[in-house]
Amino acid sequence: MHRELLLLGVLRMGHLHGYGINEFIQRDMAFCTDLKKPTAYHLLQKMAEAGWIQENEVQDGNRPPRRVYQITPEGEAAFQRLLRENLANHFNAYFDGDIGLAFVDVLPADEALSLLRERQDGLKAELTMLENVRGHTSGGLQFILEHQKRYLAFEINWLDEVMKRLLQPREE
Amino acid sequence: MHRELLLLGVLRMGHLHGYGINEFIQRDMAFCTDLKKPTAYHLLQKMAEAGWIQENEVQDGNRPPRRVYQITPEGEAAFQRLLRENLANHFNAYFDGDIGLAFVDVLPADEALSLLRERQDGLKAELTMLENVRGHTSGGLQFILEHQKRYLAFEINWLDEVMKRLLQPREE
DNA sequence: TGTTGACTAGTCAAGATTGACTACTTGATG
DNA sequence: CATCAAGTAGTCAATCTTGACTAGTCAACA
Repeated sequence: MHRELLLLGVLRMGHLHGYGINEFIQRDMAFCTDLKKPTAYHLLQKMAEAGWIQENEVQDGNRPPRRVYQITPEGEAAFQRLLRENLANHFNAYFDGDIGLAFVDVLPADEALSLLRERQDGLKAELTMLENVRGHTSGGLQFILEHQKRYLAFEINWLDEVMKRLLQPREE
Repeated sequence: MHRELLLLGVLRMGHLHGYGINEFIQRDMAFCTDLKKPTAYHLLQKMAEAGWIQENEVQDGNRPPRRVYQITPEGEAAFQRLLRENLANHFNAYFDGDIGLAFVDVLPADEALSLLRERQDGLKAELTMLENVRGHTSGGLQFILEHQKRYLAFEINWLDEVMKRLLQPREE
């Protein structure tokens, strides 16, 4: 239900129509989700059916009409419930990069090393980008940016360790 | 294509029929994927259609017949390509727990703190479990276990930081 | 020998997700 | 004014993913 929580949370902040919600998510919350537009529309519709949000058509000048959404009391209750549940629980993280690592022995050590260095360079570039992000230091979003930066540093560091071990002769 | 890489890699190790492949993934690779049985069957079928693997029915005594899979040369080539691609690239990690964090301001600080402490306790329990895992120190799987343990420690540490900041009065 | 519980092997319908697409508006430029 | 790019708003078919289910085997025990 993380995606529902996200959408309800964004709606609560006042971004009210599908397009605007998506804009916000893509621009300001890209660090914590990869929710895409059609998925968002799908979930909004589902939540409307569930009574968590109310849907209104709004005509704005000559523009195509927008569906504007508003949280209902039931939606707010659901938001609070989901938020508490999310904060209290931890969620397994799976790292797609680990799958390759599981079979790294298949390649000659020197090739593996150069591929992993390439991965590490990508991570470093990403980190540099995040460090140059300014703005939206508002509340919780700041936490997420900080979390991502620390995570990237962690991964860069971990790869150093992996490469060191690949260099050492197999010992038991 | 991470899941394909995973399946090809497992097949290469000699786990040849659907059920056995799933057993292995659930038992020994639970730390790096949440691939489920029906998904695995689906992907095996797709890869068979693509010519990456060959499918044979095998009758074993009175047992229901098994579909036994074997990598083809094209499959091996695909494996090598996917492996190199996976090792050289980095993949954005999204943390579901961050979504709650984004809205943590909604709750009173003391409640947020106690919820996050609950989350942290869960992480600590998980870490303790991993630390007691013995066996299958074979090659790459060892890396993954180690990565997970370090990641959990990282998260536990990060939550300490978050809780400290929630306690401090908002400063600018 | 009948029954029970665990193991083996896989299927299926339902739901989630997304790449690619449509269609309209607005503003700027030549 | 015609055209072109960018912005706005959303849809759809195809694909991916999985919870729940079927159906057989085997071993052990009463």
